[in-house]
Amino acid sequence: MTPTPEWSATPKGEATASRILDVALDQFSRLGFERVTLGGIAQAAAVSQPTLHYHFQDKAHLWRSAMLALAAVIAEEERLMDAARDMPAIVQLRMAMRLFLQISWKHPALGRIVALEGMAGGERLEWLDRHLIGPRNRRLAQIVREAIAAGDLKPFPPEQLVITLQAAAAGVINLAPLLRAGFGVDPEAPAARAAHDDMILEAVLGGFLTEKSRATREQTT
Amino acid sequence: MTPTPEWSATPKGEATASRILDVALDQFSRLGFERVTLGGIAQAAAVSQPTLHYHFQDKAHLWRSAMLALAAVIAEEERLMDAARDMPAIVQLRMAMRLFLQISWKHPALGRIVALEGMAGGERLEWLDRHLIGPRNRRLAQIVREAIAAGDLKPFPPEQLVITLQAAAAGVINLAPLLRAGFGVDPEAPAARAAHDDMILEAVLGGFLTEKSRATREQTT
DNA sequence: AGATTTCCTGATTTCATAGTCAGGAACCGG
DNA sequence: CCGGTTCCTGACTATGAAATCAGGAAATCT
Repeated sequence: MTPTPEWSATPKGEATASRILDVALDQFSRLGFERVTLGGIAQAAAVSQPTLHYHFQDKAHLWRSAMLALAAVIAEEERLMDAARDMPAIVQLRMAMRLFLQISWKHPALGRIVALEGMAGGERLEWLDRHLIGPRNRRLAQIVREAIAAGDLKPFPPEQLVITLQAAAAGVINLAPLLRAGFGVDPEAPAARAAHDDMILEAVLGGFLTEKSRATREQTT
Repeated sequence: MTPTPEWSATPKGEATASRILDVALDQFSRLGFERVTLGGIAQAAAVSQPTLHYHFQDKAHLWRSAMLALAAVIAEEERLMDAARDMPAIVQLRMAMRLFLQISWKHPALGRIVALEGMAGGERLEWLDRHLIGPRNRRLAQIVREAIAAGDLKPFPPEQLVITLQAAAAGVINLAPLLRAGFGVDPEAPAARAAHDDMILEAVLGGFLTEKSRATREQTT
């Protein structure tokens, strides 16, 4: 009766479904929901368009299924952060930024999706907030609050601070096409990646540190 | 024969055309080209849908016309930057950031458009690079290069540095819906705006300054 | 091998939206 | 008051993309 759950749990056509999800995630994150056509995804995944409807009921389900692939990434991040729960807030924040950069390079779709839907608002943003980025952001804001209280971070509004850190860290990654078009630079080249990570941790995060914290920075590898 | 140029130059229906452009710019910048429907714009502008075709041939023309409204903003910015051409690069950069923040608050569409099309790539990004943001970005990169050479900025890749500064500065502004959904915070409230501007200039830009430059910062109002 | 389920497709329908067109109203200049 | 232009609209067409469905191939089981 019910041919397919949200994530196709059947062991057989799993390869096809996963291939579709990969393509879908990439396209949705670059172009946004409406710009993407099922025909386009089908073609890139080398299947027919109705196959998408077989594995995922409709476009909205496909979108959510693709997002759930990212949920696993977030969950893993959370696990690592949890392990560091007892360290000073500023150390946790630095670690969070390192993880954020790592994830952003490995799964650039996440940052793009957040940017896309975070600007547009609407129900997809609500969904993302509930299932993907909301808890993580609020946890980060809490860490920032503690780091400020400890005198390690300059006292700016924690929510804005968190979003600004993320926007700065993901900017160059998300806007890779712009860098290519405008500067002829490829930010995904290994050297550029390393320079970027340095820049974010050293200059951007560094800029938020208090003098006090700056002095004792060596603790935080 | 030719009823309408790119920007309707006729003095009569100018009010209507300008109303349409306002709505179009807002919607295009929030949702991106494909998500926007002419019917939606027409409704918001209180005209019929064919009216859009009367003033602007088709959707692509309307998009470009809407973007040209931003070109005036960029031109004015450029004029102000030109006036400061002989000041030290680091002072120019600080001024550029102030201007960027001002413009971003006043015309949030600009940052959103850049983010949207900068992630997607394609011909619209090419157009934007040529007509709107390319020259500005390259000029900024040049200023950064000079500021690094003068020992005022930490030596990170100028292109990435410029984009990161802008991404950080525009992040909270572009992602206002995300802040509302995730934190219940309104970044457009006057207090939040002031805090944000401080944060960008003090922490983010500050983080890129060398120790040397940091010491003599008072010159730069 | 035969039966059954899983997986996928071609053909078709439905629907939203971009774009067209003929005509009408409002606003002129004489 | 009247011809002409500018501005706008309702009704229509065309197109592209989402969704449906019957059917067939391929795998799996007995």
